[in-house]
Amino acid sequence: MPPKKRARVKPEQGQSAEHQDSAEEVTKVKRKTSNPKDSGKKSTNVVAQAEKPIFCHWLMKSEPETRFENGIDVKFGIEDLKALPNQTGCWDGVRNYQARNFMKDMKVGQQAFFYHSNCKEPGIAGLMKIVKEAYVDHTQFDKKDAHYDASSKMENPKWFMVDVQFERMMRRYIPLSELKKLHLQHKAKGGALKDMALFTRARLSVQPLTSEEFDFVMSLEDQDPS
DNA sequence: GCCAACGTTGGC
DNA sequence: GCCAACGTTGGC
Repeated sequence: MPPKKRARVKPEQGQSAEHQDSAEEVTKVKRKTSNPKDSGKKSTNVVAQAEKPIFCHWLMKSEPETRFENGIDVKFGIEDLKALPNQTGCWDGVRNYQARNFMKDMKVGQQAFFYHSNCKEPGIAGLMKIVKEAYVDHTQFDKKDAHYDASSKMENPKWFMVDVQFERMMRRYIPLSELKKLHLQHKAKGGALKDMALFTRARLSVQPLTSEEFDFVMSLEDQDPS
């Protein structure tokens, strides 16, 4: 029952467009108040509404090699997605609020990298696209599921998932080691990958990419590994 | 609301 | 298998 980890995907669940707009515990808008000792009067305090950046590209991690969690194999690599009917599955099992919130931001048609984690050679394996926006992740209520969450109630579900469809393999596998090298170079001298979430938010299983990051990674496909 | 203890992620 | 980084929990 520990809140958990990374995603596992299963064949698409029913089509009921669950629109549960959950009470949001996490996202709060940041307001900046002016000097607290300004006794009361100027409520000049305007709001530096740090607008939430709109992301259009994503990276989603899953494990392509067998590993048991609560007695259940959580293996799910890109080949497993490809093998599903319509090459489509739901990205269930995400049990982290930030990752969940990013999934809630996803829109139909957006692209995501399928990232292989916790395996021999971690890296980006292919591309998929979002085919259904966030809806309730039913596995949170399933005691037999690896990601069962006893603390989540049907009336107010905590966890959500999206449906993704396999698009294509990368023309070559882009290993983490190569991305990391580039990230370090870019950090030192500037470049598209200097703030890439894969390194700055290492443990986040669903993460956004800026267009620059996405395009840069895509450009690596046709280059020789550096 | 702070923060120490604990648990997980995931590369190595 | 180790363990650093960091998110979550729970006592106060």
